[in-house]
Amino acid sequence: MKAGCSVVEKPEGGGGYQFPDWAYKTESSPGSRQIQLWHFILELLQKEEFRHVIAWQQGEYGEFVIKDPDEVARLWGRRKCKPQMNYDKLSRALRYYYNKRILHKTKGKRFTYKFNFNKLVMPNYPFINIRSSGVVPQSAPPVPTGSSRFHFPPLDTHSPTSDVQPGRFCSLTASGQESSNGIDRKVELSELEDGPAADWRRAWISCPPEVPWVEGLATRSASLTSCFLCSPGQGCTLTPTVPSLSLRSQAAEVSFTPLPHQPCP
DNA sequence: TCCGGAAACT
DNA sequence: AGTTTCCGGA
Repeated sequence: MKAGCSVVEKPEGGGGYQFPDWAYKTESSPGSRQIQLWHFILELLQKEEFRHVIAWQQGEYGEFVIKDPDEVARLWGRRKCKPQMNYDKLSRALRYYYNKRILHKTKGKRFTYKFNFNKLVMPNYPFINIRSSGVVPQSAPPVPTGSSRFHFPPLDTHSPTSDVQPGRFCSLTASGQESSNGIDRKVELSELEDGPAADWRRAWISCPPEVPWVEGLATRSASLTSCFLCSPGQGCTLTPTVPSLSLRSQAAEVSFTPLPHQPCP
């Protein structure tokens, strides 16, 4: 990793935390791992302050619009310490995702792309249950309204194998109105339908005591770690990246430590 | 604007 | 491997 340029986060206030090195590594393939573009896109998408720059497209789940291509490129360039970054280059990187099935282009709509949630298990939305057949609904990303609110899937008494009823998947709704029956702070994590869940390292986490009734999933590979705030009748809310929380995996406890901003050389 | 090949870089 | 850089073509 280049000294002085290890994953930097946004200076203009808000979240932005550096996760420990292992968060960017995979046991299977040692070596440092920088944030990937799609992680970054997701990150921007999740933050309200970038709504004017990039935002989820209402209606089509997983679809997002880059409202200000130059700005997104600038932010990406800053994150990767590539001052020469521009939308032309960034979009080339996005195009490489087509074959990987991470993204595809929404034809006809300018600057509009769509995530393939079928293939993607996002750290932010681990409850987007991907099971066998591709019956997965294109789960909705956070809604561009005040606080994005989610509903966990109806308490899944883990059905080992079969059943993949489309209706049973969690639906992330804008309203947050419908009562999601019993809540349930536990979400069953399932494997990716095909291929190894490669990058992902998941673990249950318990968030700090300051935030009661918080429970969710954390992943090691992403730059994002969120907690799910659930309250009965209210559904669940996705918190922004959590500054420091302790990850309890098996018995071990690991702490996330925010690191100071480091400028590009 | 968008696409994808090619080569270079880390 | 995942871009970054550059570019001819549609």
